[in-house]
This record gives sequence, C-alpha cells and structure tokens, in this order.
Amino acid sequence: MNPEHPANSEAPSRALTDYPRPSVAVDTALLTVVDRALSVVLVQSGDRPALPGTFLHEGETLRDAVLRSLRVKCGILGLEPRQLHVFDTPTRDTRGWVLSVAHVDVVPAASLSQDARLAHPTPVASARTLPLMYDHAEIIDLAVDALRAEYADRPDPRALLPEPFTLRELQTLHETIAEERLPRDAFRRRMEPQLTDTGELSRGTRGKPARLFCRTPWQWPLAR
Amino acid sequence: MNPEHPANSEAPSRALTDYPRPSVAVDTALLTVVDRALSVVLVQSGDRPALPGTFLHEGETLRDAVLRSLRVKCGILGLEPRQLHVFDTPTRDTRGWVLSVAHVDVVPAASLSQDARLAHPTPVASARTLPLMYDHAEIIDLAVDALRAEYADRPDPRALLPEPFTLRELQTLHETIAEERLPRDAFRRRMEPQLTDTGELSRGTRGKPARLFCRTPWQWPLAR
DNA sequence: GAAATAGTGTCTGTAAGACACTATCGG
DNA sequence: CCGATAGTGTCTTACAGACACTATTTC
Repeated sequence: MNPEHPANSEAPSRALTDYPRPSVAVDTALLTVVDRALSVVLVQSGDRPALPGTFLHEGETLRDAVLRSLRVKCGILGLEPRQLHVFDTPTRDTRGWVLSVAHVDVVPAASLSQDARLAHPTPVASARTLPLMYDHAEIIDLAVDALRAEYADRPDPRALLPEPFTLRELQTLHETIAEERLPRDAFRRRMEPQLTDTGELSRGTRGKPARLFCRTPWQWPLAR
Repeated sequence: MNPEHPANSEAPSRALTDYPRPSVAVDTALLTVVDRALSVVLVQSGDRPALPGTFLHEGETLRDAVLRSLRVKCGILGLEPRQLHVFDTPTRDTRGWVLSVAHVDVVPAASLSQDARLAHPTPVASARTLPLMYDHAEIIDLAVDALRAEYADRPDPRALLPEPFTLRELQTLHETIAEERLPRDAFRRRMEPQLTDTGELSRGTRGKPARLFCRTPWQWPLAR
C-alpha cells in the first residue's frame, strides 16, 4: 500500500471505492492422509469437483475466510491455513474480475469424517485426472510441495498422527507424504532426537513391541 | 474461486459487483547491492519513506502492476517480481479496506541510477531503523529471506554481476547478500561446476590474474 | 521354533570446513 | 624480492545410505 494512490494522484477528494476493485476469493487445498494415501478434500461445485473456496467478506481476514469456507463446506474446525499464491489472470473467471488467494491446510482424516456429502477426500493422484476448475490443479501441486517441504526434516509437524505413536507409524506417514520409500535407519537417526520418549511400549502388535513417542514442542533449529 | 459465491448462494441474479470488494495494492521490496551493501529502494511517500507500490488496475495482473509501479516511481524496466505474501489486516490502511500483495524484485545497482530523486537505495540495516509505513519492514525481511534462499546454492541467479566475473567477485556478492563470510574453497567447489569458463583472465589487478566466468543457463537439479 | 518387527552397530562414500601449499601477477 | 591474490591438494569430521546383526514379541 502506498499513499500515491488514485485518490491522491488524480483527485484527492475521491474515495478508494470510486475506482474499480476486484472480487477476492480464497481457495484451499485441504490435505489429509487416509489409508496410506495423500488426499485432497474436494467439494461438488455445479457439475465439477472443486477445492472449497469462498469470497472474502468485508472486515474479514483471508485466514478467517478460509476457516469459514472449510466450516461451511466441509464442517471442519480449528486449522492453520497458509498462503500459497495469488492467482490473478484477469480472464480466469467468466463472471468477472476475481483474484484468488490459494491456501493449503492440513487436517487428520479422523477430523473430517463427519459428513461425507460435504467433504470428499480424494487421493491426489486421482484428483490430477479430474476436470478441476480454474487453477485448482496447480493449487494442489503447490500445496503438496509445501507439505513435503514441511515434512522433510521434522516429525509430523502438522500433527496428523494421534499421540503416542511408534517410529514405524511416523515413517509410514512420511513415506505417504513424500510418495517414496525412506531408509529406515537414517529416518530413525534424524527423527528420534526430535521426539519425546513416553517410556511406554506398543502392545498387541506382531513382533517386538515398539517404543511410543510424542511430538516435542518445536525447537529451533534442532537444538542440541 | 468457486461458483458457490454470493451470487449463487444468496441471490442468483445479483452480480459480483453488488458485494463489497477490497482495494488491492502491490508493494515491492526492490533489492539491489550497492557498494557491498544489500539495499532496498525506498521512495518518499508523504512524510515517510516507503516501498514503491500502487493500486491494481482493472484488467491488469499483479506482475504488471508491480512493473508499472517500478517504472513510474523508480524509472526501472524489465524485472521479475515474485509474490511474497498478502497482507490483509482489515484496519491496516486508514483510508479503507485495502489488501496488499507484497513482492520482491532484484535489480543491478547500475540499472537504477537514472534518477536519484525517484529511487533511493538504502542499506537494509539502515532501512530497519526508519519509520516505515504499514507492513513495509516485514516485507523487507521476507524479501531478504527470499533472496538469500535463492543465492544459497546457485551463482548469482538474479544476474546482479555484469559478465564476465571472477570467483572472487561472485563470492563478495554472495557474502554481501548472506551478510556473513563464506569459506573460500568450499564456495569455489560448489559454484565452479555451475559456471562457464570463458578462457579469459582478469587483467590489471593486483596478484595473480583470475579466470573469468559467465553464468550457465540454469540446469536442474545441478546436472552432472 | 518360525515369522515379524524393533533397535543397534559398523562400514563406506560424499561433502564441507580447515589448512597448507604452489602459482603468478604488480610493484 | 615482496605482497597479494588465484588455484589446488589433503586431512578431518559429519552424516546418509547400505547392510548386518541382535532383541523381543505373536502365532
């Protein structure tokens, strides 16, 4: 923002609202992991699947608009949306001049199973084959990249796993997000110092019981 | 964007423009390196220094708005703005509801010395002490972080150095951006494979003449 | 006991930092 | 020759990947 706006440079007495303004929307790639598949929540929008989104209301922050759209369209609460990119092609929406601020958010699958009519988790591999609207395929790619970057060095930073969990469960989650196998010993060496050992062991599983861990309140930059 | 917009869900016949819309601005941290100092271009805006910015015009992309603001306010052409973040606090501008899309762009110092009345490169360390407007201090921090990330692994990706250049010149530039000394041999080992040797040598300098290099058209991901 | 999984130890290759040494210019 | 800078070689340390071995449970 800058005071050298139209109201100053052309006609100081005119209000900002005398100049054309775009509609501003938010669209969110809500990611989750169901059954070892990295998935994105799609809603039905007219004849096509689409990411949940809404228009920004007056006096509302982008974050609040995202949370509102997820609440209304997916019945989801309490998340941490993160901005990805503003899509601004003037012709991207046939109804008029619309900017869309793409977001990513992440939620455990257990939190969204309330109403399958509203929220439809779809594996991202399948979603890529669907006729999505506007820039939604691109938003999904940006969201997945952002999630992978978050999970590259830290154990489950978005709290997808219920605590406590074993290292095996953590590794399976990270492999699902990375979409590749990870070396077991290197994974353990990197993650174990960042976890808190509960002292308890898993029970009822096949094989040797595994130690159970909790997430450690985040420390910068991997304190020693 | 999503068809479940107000015009659909509340009153199908009403147009998008019947609903309140924000003004959308762009603000750009235009970074450069002058005289071994990482600097940001400030313009005078009313009584305060500020980042160059403008309001988005109808039918214009954010990129074009950034380029227009740099052209009009700094006399600069031909750059590559990159989005950083959308600032959306409803009360951040006293004149009304204004969103600002923060950008970073980078330009060689030689390209902006045309009109000192318009463009004022200021070392970022000094800029941090100034009473900047709105969120501009935060934008500068985001811009510097983005620039550092770009320069961490690649030789002068924003083409700040005129070609050809010596490894010493390249290292001095990278040290200025990182604001720390870099180990000479490790820097050489990492950067030299990513450069093209011109076969020429520097002349007229003190000490042994250095080989002159050009940037190599970018290869992913450091091909071997 | 067999199968399965957890946890640990060791070797090797790579890359970075530290350091030293040689090479070649201007003065 | 001297100072200064360029360029190269080597040693050490850190860490990731590969691999193997031991430990402890269920069936």
